[in-house]
Amino acid sequence: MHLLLVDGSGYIFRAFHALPPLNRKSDGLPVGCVQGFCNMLFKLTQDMDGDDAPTHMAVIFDAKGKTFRDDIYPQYKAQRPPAPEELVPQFPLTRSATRAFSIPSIEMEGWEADDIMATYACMARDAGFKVTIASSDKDLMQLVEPDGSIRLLDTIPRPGQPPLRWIGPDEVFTKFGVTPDKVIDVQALCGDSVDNVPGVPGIGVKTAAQLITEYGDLETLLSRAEEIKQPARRQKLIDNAELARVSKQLVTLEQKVPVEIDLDGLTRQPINPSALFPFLKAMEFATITKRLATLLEANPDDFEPDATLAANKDNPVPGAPQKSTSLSVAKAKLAANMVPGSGPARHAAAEHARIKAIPVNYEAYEIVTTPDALERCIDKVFAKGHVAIDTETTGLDPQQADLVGICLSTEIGEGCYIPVGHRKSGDMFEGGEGLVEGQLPIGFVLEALKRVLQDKSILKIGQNVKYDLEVLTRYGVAMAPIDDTMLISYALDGPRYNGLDVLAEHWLDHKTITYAALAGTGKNQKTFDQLEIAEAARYAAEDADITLRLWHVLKPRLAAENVTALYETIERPLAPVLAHMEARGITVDRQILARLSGDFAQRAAAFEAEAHELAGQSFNLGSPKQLGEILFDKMGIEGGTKTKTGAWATGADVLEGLAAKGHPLARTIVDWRQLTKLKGTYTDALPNYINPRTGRVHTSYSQASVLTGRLSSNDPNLQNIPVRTEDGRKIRTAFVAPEGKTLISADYSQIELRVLAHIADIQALKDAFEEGLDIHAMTASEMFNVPVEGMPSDVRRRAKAINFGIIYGISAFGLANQLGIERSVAGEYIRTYFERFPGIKDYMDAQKARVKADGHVMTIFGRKIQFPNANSGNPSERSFVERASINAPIQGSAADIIRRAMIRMEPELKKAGIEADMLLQVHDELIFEVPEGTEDQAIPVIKRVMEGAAEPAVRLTVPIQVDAHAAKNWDEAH
DNA sequence: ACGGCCACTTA
DNA sequence: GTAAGTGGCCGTC
Repeated sequence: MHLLLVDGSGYIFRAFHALPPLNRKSDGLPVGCVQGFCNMLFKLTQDMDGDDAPTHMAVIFDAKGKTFRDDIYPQYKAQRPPAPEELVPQFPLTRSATRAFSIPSIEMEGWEADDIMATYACMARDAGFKVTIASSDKDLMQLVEPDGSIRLLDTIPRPGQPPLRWIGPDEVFTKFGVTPDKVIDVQALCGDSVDNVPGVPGIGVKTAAQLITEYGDLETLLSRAEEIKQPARRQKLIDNAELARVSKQLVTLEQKVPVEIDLDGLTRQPINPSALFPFLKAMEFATITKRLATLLEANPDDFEPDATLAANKDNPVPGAPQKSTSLSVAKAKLAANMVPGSGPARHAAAEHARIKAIPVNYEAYEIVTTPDALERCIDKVFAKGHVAIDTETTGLDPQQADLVGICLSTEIGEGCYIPVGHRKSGDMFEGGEGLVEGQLPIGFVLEALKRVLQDKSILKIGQNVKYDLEVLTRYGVAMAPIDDTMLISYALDGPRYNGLDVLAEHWLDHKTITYAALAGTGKNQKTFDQLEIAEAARYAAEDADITLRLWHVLKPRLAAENVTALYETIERPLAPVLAHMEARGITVDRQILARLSGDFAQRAAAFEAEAHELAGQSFNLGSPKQLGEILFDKMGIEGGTKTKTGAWATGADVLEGLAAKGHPLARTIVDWRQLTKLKGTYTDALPNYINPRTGRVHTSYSQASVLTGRLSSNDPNLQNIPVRTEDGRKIRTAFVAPEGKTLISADYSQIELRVLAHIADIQALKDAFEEGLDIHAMTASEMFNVPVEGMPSDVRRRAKAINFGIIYGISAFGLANQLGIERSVAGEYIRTYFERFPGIKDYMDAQKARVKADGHVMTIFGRKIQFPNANSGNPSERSFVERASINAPIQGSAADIIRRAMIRMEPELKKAGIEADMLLQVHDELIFEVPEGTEDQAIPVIKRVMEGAAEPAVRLTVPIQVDAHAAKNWDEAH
């Protein structure tokens, strides 16, 4: 793999200075620079062709506007004259040129091209790529690697020198007198007059290199400046230490820019003649058109000049009026806003202030009803490189709802709403007829939008993108790549703020239009297709606009708060995987459930009659209030307790106690409750979830609502299908493989205890797992001095409860409750456990201290779990946080592991040539559907992916074990 | 029609 | 003792 990064901005200025004759096309637009740029780009790709040709490529530009360096040092690059007038209109054209060559063109507001190149170079190097940066900017020399994995390529023609000059460690040494890793220290001292980096006055490259070589690095030098013999030099260093530090910050390239496109997105594409020639012809570049026509064996006459570019609409010539007043307000606010912290943190805070100051204007939103308007909308997206999108549908179920409209927002404050499915009122029964007039045909709109939505170089930003992915997939659109503001927020702040409305209120101080205000509530609530298009447009466009704003506010925080890796490697790639799983669904056998419902109903009725008999009166068994009154008031049973609201407690544990004391009614109620629960929640409810279109049940996974990083499942919840009791398991037999298929269930064995052993570094536990022992029996034997052979089941049961207790942040109170023993005895157990497994107590104390100090704890993959009330004045609340902070890294790390497994599963199965569909996730278990007879090929791959999911990010010090079984239904596979 | 509470289900 | 979601009852709006 070989990544070629081109310093686009460098190329533009070189083209400008190297090509004195001013080229203009027929309408007077200066294009000489664009031409030079095209020639250089083309020549570079030709020169690089060969054995070592780049497999990935991008051109990186400086975006306009401030960067974090302006906040650190306002004079940075301040002496630069503004760009020459004739160059300005050529800037956007060079971006178009890059795209015309089918090369990703990347620029990001707030970052210099050098920072973006540094980020990609490091990403690629870490992924085992070779990297070439086409630039002669000395600021990039800090990136050069001694092993040659990152090199610069200087392509400026210089008389008497070869056309291509590689810059490796030796060349860097020649230039700076130090190895590449010391370049920033040298630059910090000698400064840079071109960029206005101050450095230490009077110190040049030679002296700087000598000092850094002698002292090792800048900080050491500054701390030992007193030792320098030359008095003048010593004084200069002491006086200007701060200036040197600031200079170092200025020249240090940021390697964690939150880039929108991953390395995959930079894969080289063949040149597309239908993109290239319309551009070249619009620019009136005859020579290069001819050369490329020959090379590509294409006929340029087959293509028309690009109308937009030829008409010069989007590239106003200098002097054209500039819009935007709110921007200057925002800029003033930004200047006044001094933010502490690192570069990325300052940048994030500055972006927040800037975005928050831009008011929402509903009048600026546009309704798209003509092909021309749609084209303009799409052109804007291509010019921008990213777009916020929101789809509007007739309902909340992504497997059922119909598309009503799509909204795109490319600029903050703007939004194009494209209605496609609004219906006239009273038209519910007319099927495909009755659309409101004036809407573009849905097929036409989707075909046009596919160009944007399926373009690898255009980032689609949404709020809860999984929903849009599923809807669009049903309409034949495979949207990628994506960013999701909900998931970014989740990576940063956990599930605290989810919905768009909450995020908007919290970050932008903006209250969004509620759907209820638009459509009413209750059974008379209108569906989206029944809304007036104008009303719908305001709502939809606001959502897209707000999503874009939130993206600008939240995305920079990822780098500033060190959760980029978590978001990029876990959250972002998981969303499409979940979309696939939800779309597949699982087959549920109606007949089995119907039979069970009948059985449960009969038996429950018998229990009910028995209960009325025993109580001596008729009452509602489903009412805990009535039951409590009968048991404790009417029958006068002693020892009843009250819940915190003052009602009689009648939970299963209470009733079990009463039954043991000889009250048969209590047992009857327990049995009745269990049966009615199974019937009401499962056998009666599940058939209503069978989708008439697919004949399967499609749950919805929430990726962003669990504190610890687990998924949750709803509508229906397929993560709490019964398994414990015999009756409960019958429900699982209704989850079946269809004709010709088999289900596979693969589950992690004791994943949380293994994770605990790793995190807390408990040697005894690790050894036990290494040897494949029964972990609860081993615990029991350690604690109670009982041999594993012939151990009574009750002893093992107690140890098992203790092991779970440890994971849950044990308390004597809780353990006593669980085991039905005295608090003092439970306390003694815990003390013994801490003695036998040294390290556990340390782990617990460490988490408690961490959460109090930082307000969060962390999983082994860097997921932060926030506890805002860790220092609460309420003691019971504080104890709660302590227990949760002990549990969260364990539960969360296990959750991260299975998330990683899920992300890798589909590509790995595909690579192994196995046809297996991942259907469900139940925290430590994955359910697959495979063609009958392929179980034995699928299972080893599934196990390998799950067992190795932590690597290479984390090398676990315990073995991970996965058990997998195949069968025709879930009960037997489990 | 909505929301709190209690009960039950899972890992 | 950790983390979730759903359904029925019942009071309030």
